Amino acid sequence: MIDGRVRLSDVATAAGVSTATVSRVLRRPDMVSADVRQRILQIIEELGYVANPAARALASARTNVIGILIPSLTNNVFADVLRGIYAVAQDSTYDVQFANTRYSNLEEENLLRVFLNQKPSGLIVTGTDQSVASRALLKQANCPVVQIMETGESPVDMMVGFSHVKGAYAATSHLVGSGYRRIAFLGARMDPRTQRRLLGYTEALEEAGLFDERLIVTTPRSSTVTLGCELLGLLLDRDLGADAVFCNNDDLALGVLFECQRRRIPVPSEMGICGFNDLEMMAVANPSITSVRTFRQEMGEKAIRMLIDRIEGRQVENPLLDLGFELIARQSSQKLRP
Amino acid sequence: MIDGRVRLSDVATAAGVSTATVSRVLRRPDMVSADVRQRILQIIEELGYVANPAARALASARTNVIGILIPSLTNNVFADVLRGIYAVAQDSTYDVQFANTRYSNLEEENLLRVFLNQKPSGLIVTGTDQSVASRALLKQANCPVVQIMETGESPVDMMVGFSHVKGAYAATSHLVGSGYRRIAFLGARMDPRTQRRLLGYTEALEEAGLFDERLIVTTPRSSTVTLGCELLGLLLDRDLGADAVFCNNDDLALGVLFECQRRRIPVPSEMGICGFNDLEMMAVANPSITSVRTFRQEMGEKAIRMLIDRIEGRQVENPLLDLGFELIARQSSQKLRP
DNA sequence: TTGTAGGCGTTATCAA
DNA sequence: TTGATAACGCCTACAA
Repeated sequence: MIDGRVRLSDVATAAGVSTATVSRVLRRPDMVSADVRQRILQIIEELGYVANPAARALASARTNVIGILIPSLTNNVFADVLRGIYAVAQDSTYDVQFANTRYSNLEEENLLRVFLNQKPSGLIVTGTDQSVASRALLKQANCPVVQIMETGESPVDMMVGFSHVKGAYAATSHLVGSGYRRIAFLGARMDPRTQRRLLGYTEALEEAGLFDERLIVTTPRSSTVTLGCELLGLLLDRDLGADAVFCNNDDLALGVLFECQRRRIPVPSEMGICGFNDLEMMAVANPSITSVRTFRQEMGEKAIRMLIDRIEGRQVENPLLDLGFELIARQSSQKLRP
Repeated sequence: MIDGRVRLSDVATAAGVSTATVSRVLRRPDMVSADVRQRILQIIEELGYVANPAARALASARTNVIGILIPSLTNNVFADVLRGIYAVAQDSTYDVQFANTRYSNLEEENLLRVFLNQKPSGLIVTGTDQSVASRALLKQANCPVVQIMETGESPVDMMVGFSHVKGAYAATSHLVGSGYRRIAFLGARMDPRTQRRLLGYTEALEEAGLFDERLIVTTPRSSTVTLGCELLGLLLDRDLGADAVFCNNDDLALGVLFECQRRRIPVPSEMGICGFNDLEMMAVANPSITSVRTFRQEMGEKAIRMLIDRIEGRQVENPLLDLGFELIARQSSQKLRP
């Protein structure tokens, strides 16, 4: 024991066994007789022994780290996913470690190299639009990988998400079905998933013969409630007779609602609103706001569960999981009296 | 070189020098002659050598990890702090690693042990209410420590935050000054900082001779917009003639606004509202919502800057930093016509 | 300025 | 079931 740090060998000495036995108690308890195991566990407790992860990693040539690559920390959506991941990880033996790609494929690639160098037990990455090099790195990584947030063809390994195209299509179709005719699209930070939502919107309106590209208002800025107000302003300035907006996400939708109130535009009669993700506040806004519910926390939970199952050699029932979505129709899209 | 992994010794061999020299090039470049250094760097590049962090940590008995302990991942407030931390860390040589104490002193203690075992370069912990054992661990830790979120006496080491008591006092006094007389307190998840806000509220009202403890509505549940609606309902059920609410945070405040609208209670004339933190959406709500602005991202930035300065042996100008707050008066608290 | 060599704490292979 | 004893890859006195 050096400067308060208890080592494996200290435990061994105290227990009168070899370090190998103590190590086994920790890693393959079944290989140690019950009484010895008992005694050692007790001593570990008493001494407050905690394994040195560096030594462990060096000796075993692997870590119990599960690396997570997400594009943003501040986005509500990823916060929820992380919550799901953490909820599961906290009761496991794995350490979750995450890094922020800031929506950059290049940063993702670099971070991937850093992670891979630690020989992680598993990896979770966001989306399906990795760079060619990143995909190659992921394929080579001799650990399981889960791509989250989307569904799609040619997965690197496993996948859990939903179709943004279909979600947006459903939302837009709902607005059409509610009687709106001049349906705009408001989009912030046009990442791949936002692009796909725009695609779903476009498909739905073209099918309905209502598409007008001038009704699309986007910005590279990241989405906020304030931005929702501004984008609605831009849309109205175009004077195209918009009577509904499908928003990229709920922050924008809330901003649109506030701005409509400020401009005394009645919602939903003169302006329909639909968001995306169904954040908690959508249900209690006044009027309540229609949105496409997504299962973000569940996505995180599933992703890490799949990973752990695979790491531990269990069969993963469905390695390409589509969690779907659910359109939650509320007051903000009821043009016609119910 | 084993299975594609390039080791330090491979670089040394290729360069015709000892491993010590290569190691020096990486850690103390100034100790190596320019030409040798040049050559080694080139070879490192060619071979794609990346140091094994586990081996490095084991040999040097320290890591470049900065550990962060926060009580919640989902809370907006901490998300902002993390953003600040990340913004600085990303351009440094330090790896940020964080863990979630879930508002439990016991979990904090355990996580602290885990972190300390990795011999981190520095530590950031939340608040000033650590358990006795945790404080002892932090004192012993031979790395710098920053406590964030609050100011207070008897810091473990460094500190950056603000006074929740004063913030709440200012908010409540503002409501008093605006002409409200029956000012309620709505509080969710009564963590230490929330408790202190309640204290500030109480002080302000007692000074004004307006304190009535029946106007305090709290819940252990964590705060959401929906909860704001519910708590207002509970308050109104008590039928105490409340004419304003000071909310624990902005989520609650927004919920209160929505609920007032739903019940056709005019804000601010019949009901004043003040939140805490000044989230972005407060400014664009309709009516806009008064709040106490706090400097969350800045807090994260300062905290990690202080840490890095100390780690690298630089002088920290002000190790006990009070970032203050700012009362942002908006429409929701203007009882009297301006 | 460079090299030698011991050690960091754990795991894992072989024997016993 | 348990124990010796090499690795694991890098760092860092100490020496040259």
